[in-house]
Amino acid sequence: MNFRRMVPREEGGGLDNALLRKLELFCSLSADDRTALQQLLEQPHRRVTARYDLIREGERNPFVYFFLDGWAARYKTLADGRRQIISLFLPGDVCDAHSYLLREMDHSIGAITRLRVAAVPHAAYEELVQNNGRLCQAMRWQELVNMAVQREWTLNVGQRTAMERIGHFLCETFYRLEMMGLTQGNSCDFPIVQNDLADISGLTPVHVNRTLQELRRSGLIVLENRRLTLPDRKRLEDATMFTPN
Amino acid sequence: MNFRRMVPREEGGGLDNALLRKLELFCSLSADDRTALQQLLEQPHRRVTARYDLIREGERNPFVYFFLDGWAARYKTLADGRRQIISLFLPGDVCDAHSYLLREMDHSIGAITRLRVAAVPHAAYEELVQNNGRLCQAMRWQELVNMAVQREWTLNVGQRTAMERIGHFLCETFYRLEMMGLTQGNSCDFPIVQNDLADISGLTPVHVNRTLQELRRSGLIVLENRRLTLPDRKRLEDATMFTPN
DNA sequence: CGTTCAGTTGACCATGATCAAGAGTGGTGG
DNA sequence: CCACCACTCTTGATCATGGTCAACTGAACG
Repeated sequence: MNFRRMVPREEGGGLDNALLRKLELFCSLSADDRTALQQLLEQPHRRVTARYDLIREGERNPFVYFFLDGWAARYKTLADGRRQIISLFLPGDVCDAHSYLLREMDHSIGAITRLRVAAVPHAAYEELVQNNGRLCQAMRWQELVNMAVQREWTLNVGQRTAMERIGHFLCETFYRLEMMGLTQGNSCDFPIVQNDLADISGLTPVHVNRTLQELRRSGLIVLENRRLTLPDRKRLEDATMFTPN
Repeated sequence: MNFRRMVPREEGGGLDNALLRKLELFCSLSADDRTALQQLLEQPHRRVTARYDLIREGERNPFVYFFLDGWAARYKTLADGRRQIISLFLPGDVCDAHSYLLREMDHSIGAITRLRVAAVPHAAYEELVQNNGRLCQAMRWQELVNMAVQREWTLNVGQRTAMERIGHFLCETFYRLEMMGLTQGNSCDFPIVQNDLADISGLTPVHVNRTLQELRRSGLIVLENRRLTLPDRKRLEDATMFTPN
């Protein structure tokens, strides 16, 4: 169940539009912007199999990662094995563009599902944003959004009850997937297992299980076969004090 | 006890070197760099009295704030009044340099003590870093450090026990103060009350009180009259799994 | 088939929450 | 100058949310 170390495999090809879709929510990009970004993403892609790490705490990170496909988690562990998932990466996300300034990673990133990422060398990334103010702003904007989500998570584990935490997380994730066009009506693929949910919410797997059952009993969620449905989104959002931001 | 709204008061003058001291930990700055930064900080300073807000959730933020003197907290509240302190600002800290890209604040910043900040318009800040690569990198670096601290806090409230949470926070804060030259030997000023500690750690004030007593009984801390002493820092760091990063 | 992993259930326990009250301190206004 | 108020810290009694331990089911997979 733990994340395992793996040897990287390199591949070529592939193309991404989830990211473009997201950035366009912030400002409209020119055809040039789009081409520049797509060229950047034509770096050899890296694939990581589910449950293996993309990068580990203590390593140096020479890349900016663009998540093209699959789900990943940024997590930290304590010496005795307690693990906290700090944030989630969905298709279209980008991770710490400036991490080259730090000596080493203070956390790990593990694949939750099969993962496809574009590993862009920092120099190439810097060159792109240097020469393109709008793209630079768009990237900054999405970093700010990430930071806001991070703050929300701190609030989540710090103040909310078990039901609120899990419910809020489900709302947030559904919302993010929706922005990326990865939902179908009021349902979406949801590859996260109860053990992951425990590490996300700071609860034990057993209690996550009971809480999910309660959410199901109240008719707020349907979650089975790795598929999540929110039959009454408004009610769930109210119950968990969720607001998009 | 809550943070109150206040009308801003403007003042001039003043000069800061805690920030310079911090940035120099990352890279050495030229005399020009230092002058440029100091000029920037000669913006009219804003003073906020203890327990009032510097800025509130929902407002637009046209400034980059440089914290010159006093302690402040970034916090979020839930509809029913539960409050979580998300991060702490100490002298020498800078807050979200790019927040002008967001429509409105998703959180508030409140003064814990009497506060003195330089409110630098975003345009002036952008101009400085545009023309100064080294300073730009140094500022980015300290943003990354902030983000790492933020992640640590999420881990803190998510996984650690009451004693670990509070002890870890004390270690971290002492460490940060030390870097700014604000400690004297193994002690420092510590204006945070137990109520604040509760909002920081996600515990109730009552339980914070009992936990502090336990820390005192174990000889790990001395905390009285707004002054904190760590008689055996190594032991406290071990007990709370603290590592500087 | 046997193994592994995810989900589930039950019994019991502990950490931390809640409620309530009191002590000490400092500031303010009558 | 004194009375009062607000705030912080403290303590006790009781409660509840969520943790721990252990066992079992069913599906997936080689």
